[in-house]
Amino acid sequence: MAKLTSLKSEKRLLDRRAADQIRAHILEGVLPAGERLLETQLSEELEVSRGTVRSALAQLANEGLVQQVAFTRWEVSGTSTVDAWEIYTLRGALEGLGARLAAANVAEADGARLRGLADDLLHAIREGRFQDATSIDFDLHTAIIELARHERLAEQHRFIVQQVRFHMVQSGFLPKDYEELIAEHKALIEAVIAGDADKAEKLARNHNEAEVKLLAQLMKQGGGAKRTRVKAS
Amino acid sequence: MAKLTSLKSEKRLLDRRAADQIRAHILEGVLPAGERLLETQLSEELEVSRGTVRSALAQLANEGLVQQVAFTRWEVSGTSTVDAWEIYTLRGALEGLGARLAAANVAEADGARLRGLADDLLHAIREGRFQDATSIDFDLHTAIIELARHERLAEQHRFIVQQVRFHMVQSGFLPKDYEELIAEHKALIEAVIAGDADKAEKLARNHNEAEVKLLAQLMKQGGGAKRTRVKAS
DNA sequence: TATTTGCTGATTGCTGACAATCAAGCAAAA
DNA sequence: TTTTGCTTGATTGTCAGCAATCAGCAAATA
Repeated sequence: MAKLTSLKSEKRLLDRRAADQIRAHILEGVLPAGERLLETQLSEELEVSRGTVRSALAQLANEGLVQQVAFTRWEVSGTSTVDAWEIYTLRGALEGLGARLAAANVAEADGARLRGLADDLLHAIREGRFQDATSIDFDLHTAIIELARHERLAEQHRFIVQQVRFHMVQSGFLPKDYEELIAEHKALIEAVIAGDADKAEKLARNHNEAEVKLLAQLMKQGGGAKRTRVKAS
Repeated sequence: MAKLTSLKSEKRLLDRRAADQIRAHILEGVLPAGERLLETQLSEELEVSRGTVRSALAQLANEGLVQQVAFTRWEVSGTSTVDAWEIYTLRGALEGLGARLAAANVAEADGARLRGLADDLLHAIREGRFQDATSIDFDLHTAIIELARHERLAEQHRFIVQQVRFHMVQSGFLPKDYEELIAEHKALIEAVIAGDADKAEKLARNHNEAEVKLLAQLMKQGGGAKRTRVKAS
């Protein structure tokens, strides 16, 4: 039997697809922080009912991209310095665990794949395709997480990576030292491939350390709690 | 003016309150794993419309307590050995980070509070009130997480603690060595109070290590992937 | 002028009804 | 005996409309 592609992707529920569209707009920066979202307007643009839009917005609220003021309004969330610090520290903990487990699971083929991605990253940077580089960077980290074979960790990681993207879009944040970035990735990958769990974990955690320290300093200075996300319950 | 208590608590949206009720039933074990949930039945029992129930179920699906088979059914999730392993490893990583940050933030009053909780735990165990002991155990860990002053970490932690409870209810899992438990808590608390971040992190992570190792062994033996949670997207 | 009060338009919260989809059972064909 | 196609009853997915609530403004009051 020829290999058929599942139709489930077509059949995704309407509210999920609505959420996808709105999410894409937010992560591309089309909808800036604080932008108000009207249920009726969205339902007209997406050609679905208000209830469906509502369900989509609830999902995005769970992802932290949107916040709800009961009976009053929906708006695109903003990320303060404090938020960024939270995101990067959490990322360190999650990727630390991921790298540790990945090192215990790694097989031949995995190593090739990781090294391939690192190569892609190198070329993208050398050729000045920084957009691509960022994307490959995320792919690389996600590939390591996949090796951990830990569904919940993978889900949390998707979540936190999305938050990182969100923050980068809003703040215009970009890595400052690409050479350092390459070297750190290289070291991390080799530690994973070598099966050195302790080293892999340590490298994964240190990977964000520079940003975390910078952000911690900014927090002390500016108190930067401008737009904190409120809990939606 | 006399001090009035906010009405906001009363004003929680209906779907949230519906979710609370269903969640409570699940976490008390009234609804066992695999139990089918009918939207119409729930809407009659809770005296709200089906749409509201739907929204509540969607929230619970996000929390992993319930899973959805599109166009077909909702059911209470089950937790396999693999799930338990995931939960405890994630918990270790999160509480490790929490303990580290808590040690950096701790103040006088906090130390007293922590020691008080540890005392309560001790008494509960000595007096055989194991139900209470479990509850205090969670409170203690949560108190440490709060000291980290990290909103996202706190939210993830709430989430993972709920998963732990969920798993305990379904598997009848209980701590085996209460003396050890007390000693570990004592050491962790004192490390936090002393501001020793490295030690606090290490102790927090080791706190689950026995369970993790046991579960990892069970995984190898039984392959126990009976009822894994499927991704709801 | 400053403050309070009541009104109004706009927006979200919730509901009941209709449409789409599915699992299960049965009968006919192979 | 197995497969296929159909029917049916039940259940979920989506929609449009009514109810509850809010922010803002204008009138009233001091």
